[in-house]
Amino acid sequence: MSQSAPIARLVSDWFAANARDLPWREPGTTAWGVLVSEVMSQQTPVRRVEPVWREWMERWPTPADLAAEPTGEAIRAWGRLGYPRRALRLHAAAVAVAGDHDNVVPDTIAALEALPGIGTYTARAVAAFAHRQRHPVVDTNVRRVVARAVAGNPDAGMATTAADLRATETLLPDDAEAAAVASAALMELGALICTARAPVCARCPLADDCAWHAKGEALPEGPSRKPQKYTGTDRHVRGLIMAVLREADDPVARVALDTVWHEPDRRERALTGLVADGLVVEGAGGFRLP
DNA sequence: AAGGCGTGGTA
DNA sequence: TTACCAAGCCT
Repeated sequence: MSQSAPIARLVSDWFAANARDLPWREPGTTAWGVLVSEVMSQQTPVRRVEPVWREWMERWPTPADLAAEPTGEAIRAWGRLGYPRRALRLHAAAVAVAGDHDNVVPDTIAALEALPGIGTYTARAVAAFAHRQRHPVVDTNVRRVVARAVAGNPDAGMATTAADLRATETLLPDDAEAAAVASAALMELGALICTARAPVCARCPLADDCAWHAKGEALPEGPSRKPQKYTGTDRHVRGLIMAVLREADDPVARVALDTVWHEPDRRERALTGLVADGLVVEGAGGFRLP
């Protein structure tokens, strides 16, 4: 492997021939559309995002359209994507863009990161993919690809660090447009080829330039991130409650929620948490979406 | 700064 | 079946 391997070019060429045709990659997608796709894709497989994203874009083509709705509509339209607080924050972001930015999605990292639910990754993704700026866009896929190809490690660390951003920035072409393409390509490579558990090095454009491949492709020993319990946790019960309220046209009485889980303490804790988070409100006839 | 936060698919 | 994983963010 060569020290100055043109990683960006190799991956970008591969991307040109192998990219999935995701709807938000189509020409003419607005910055708002890109932002929504990025938030929906946080911790959620892209396959499940597609239909929901299409519905949202048709229904709320600009931030102001969403901002004009009750937050509960965003939560309901979120469906089963998971982590519904993202819907809440996306609605809040829409309110902020409509109110503070003249309904135009900001194009600076600082302004983007100031929006609810927009962090290090999503801010740079929007700046790069929507505004075609040159920024390192580092998600779990990119971290894994860089960890393997450059550092020769089987996996990256648990969270994105400043060092990850610097390492990735180094790989990007100088040209902003080319850098944006390279970032999308690195993500796609991690999603389709350089996967966590079953990488397909035989079809990888970086195989000849990959430090990890050269060392024999030893798979990571433990989990890449902290294993999460789910069954019987508060999160589980919160999800059960939200599923009921999403389907309900009218407020739901407390007794009607008793059937979702057998332990009263956990039920109560879940419900209280949801109300505290603003995902549920208690009104006259019972509990409902805000 | 470690842990909380949904949901469904795959091996 | 259980365990891990999937375009993170917030506190």
